[in-house]
Amino acid sequence: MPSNTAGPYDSEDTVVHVADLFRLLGDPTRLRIVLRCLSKPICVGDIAEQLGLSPPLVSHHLRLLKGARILRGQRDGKKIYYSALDDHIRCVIDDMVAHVGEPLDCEELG
Amino acid sequence: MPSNTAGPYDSEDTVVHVADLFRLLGDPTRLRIVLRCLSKPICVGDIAEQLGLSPPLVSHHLRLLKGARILRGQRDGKKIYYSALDDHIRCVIDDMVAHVGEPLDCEELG
DNA sequence: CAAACATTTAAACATGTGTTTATATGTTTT
DNA sequence: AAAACATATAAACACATGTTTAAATGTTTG
Repeated sequence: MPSNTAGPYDSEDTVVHVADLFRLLGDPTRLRIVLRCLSKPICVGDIAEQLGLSPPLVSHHLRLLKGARILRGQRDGKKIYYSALDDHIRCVIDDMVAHVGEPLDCEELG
Repeated sequence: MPSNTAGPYDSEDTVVHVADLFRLLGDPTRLRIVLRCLSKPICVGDIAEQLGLSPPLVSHHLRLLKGARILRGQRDGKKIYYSALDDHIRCVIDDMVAHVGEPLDCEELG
């Protein structure tokens, strides 16, 4: 337990860790990549093609997202399929979208 | 109207907007400031003192957070008390902390 | 084994942004 | 109205980071 008068989240390690996850979701390109991985596993080439990005750029972002335990990748042949590590990321994004309050038909994201 | 075959969150405006909110929570100092405002309204000077930051720096971050409608400020005398704009931010942060709090047993990463 | 495909790595480049410092605005009290 | 306090603004600086380009690694197929 922290010894200061801080709230529940103020452990220095936790704050830095949580901020790091938010920061990773805070880049539009990277967020788009994450969104593509939420509904179903998808390989690097398909992400690149669908988003109009170069494979190296997508791979670079995927590496960061995998390192932060936001996404996971499993190889199938020569392709590597990326998907959400767990459901928390989905909840976080859903809550944030709710905060934004912009019209969305979230049908595929259950 | 999006003209591509994108998923539910891929409206360009929404993605950029959501990413912007995540980016703001992605700085440790700024996240600490937000956390101080979640439990109860708190004024700039108190935040600065409790976190060991300069008032101008705190004010600068608060301005960004207020502009993004993450926090709101209401004046009482010469002090301005900042608090969360709504509960979505609380949910987002709670979910992310839950994500961090995972024991991380599942090391089966590609 | 070699060729073709999918992904990764590394370095260079450009840009964005958090922090500091100094100054200004606004509010209350005397 | 002036002084003291609380917060906000602006510019300069230092650092972090997203993107591009080129080369390398790993996997399957002929």
